[in-house]
Amino acid sequence: MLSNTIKPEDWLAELDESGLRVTAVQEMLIDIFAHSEYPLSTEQAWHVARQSRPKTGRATVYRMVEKLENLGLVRRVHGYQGCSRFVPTLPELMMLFICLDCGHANYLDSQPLDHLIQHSEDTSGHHITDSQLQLYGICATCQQDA
Amino acid sequence: MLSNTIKPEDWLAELDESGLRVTAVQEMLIDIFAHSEYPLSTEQAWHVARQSRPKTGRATVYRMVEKLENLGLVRRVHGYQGCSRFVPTLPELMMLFICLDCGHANYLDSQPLDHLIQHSEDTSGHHITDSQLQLYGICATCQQDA
DNA sequence: AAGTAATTGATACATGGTATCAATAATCTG
DNA sequence: CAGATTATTGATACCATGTATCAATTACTT
Repeated sequence: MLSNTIKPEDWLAELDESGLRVTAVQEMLIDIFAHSEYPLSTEQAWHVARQSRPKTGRATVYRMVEKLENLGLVRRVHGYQGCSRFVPTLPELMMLFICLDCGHANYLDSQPLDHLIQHSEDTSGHHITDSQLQLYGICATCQQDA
Repeated sequence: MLSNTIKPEDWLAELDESGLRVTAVQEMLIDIFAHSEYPLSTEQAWHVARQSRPKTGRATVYRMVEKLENLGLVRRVHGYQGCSRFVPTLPELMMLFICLDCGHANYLDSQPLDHLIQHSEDTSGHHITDSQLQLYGICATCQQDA
């Protein structure tokens, strides 16, 4: 599980409030994403799902990941082995660090980003409604192992 | 052409220095990207290319865009109509703003980002080697038109 | 100008993701 | 709780984007 993520129970509550049905497949997929140490592609999530539930359909998983993304419960990881992997979202922490060595994804405190956005709005005149920041490098652990 | 980009001549020089041959197709493609107001997908670039040079092959354009990306001459735009559009790169200015209304892409001064990265390195212990920040919203012009 | 090596274009192919639709499972209604 | 209703599921076929192959072409070298 990622260092600090929301709990599967909370995800289910979110899903429930969104008017969508909460099914066994959904619970399973939420669990899969919530407990993964690494960003997962939809294809990977499908393979994991089939281990415990072999008849799970591919399209179902694709649909579910899309829903989770639209609800903001998972977030797409850009620029790490393509752009088709996802990590659970933390509502408040928006800066994602990805270790290019071990692949772990890690949220960092986003307060500096908030300041940056504020500053950019002030100096550019643009109205900024959304942002997407990713940092890449070598995590503290991998630096020690090297 | 994007508000402030490097000139096609400079791109050709870069290509030349990289040991790659500089061909007519390359010149054409560099020109297409350098003069586009909007992020272009490879497919779009191919269509544009065929207008002035109908027998241009699809694979050629894909290969060339990949080279340009590897050389850092174009940069992938994430999260705006997928992740398969490109804009010319400015070496010093790394923060990209995209207007969700008119689609214009615009580089902003990246100095605040440099500070943010420095701060994140200091507090997290990770060694940050690369970053990718995009801001989305409504540009100053579109705000006036609304 | 001839030889060598990279680039090109056409085609076929692979991959990732989507549309369709009958079957199933979940909710609603009485 | 039984039946009606609606959303979800899984299988299949499909499409789009991008890649591998390879003969033909183009650009450099000498």
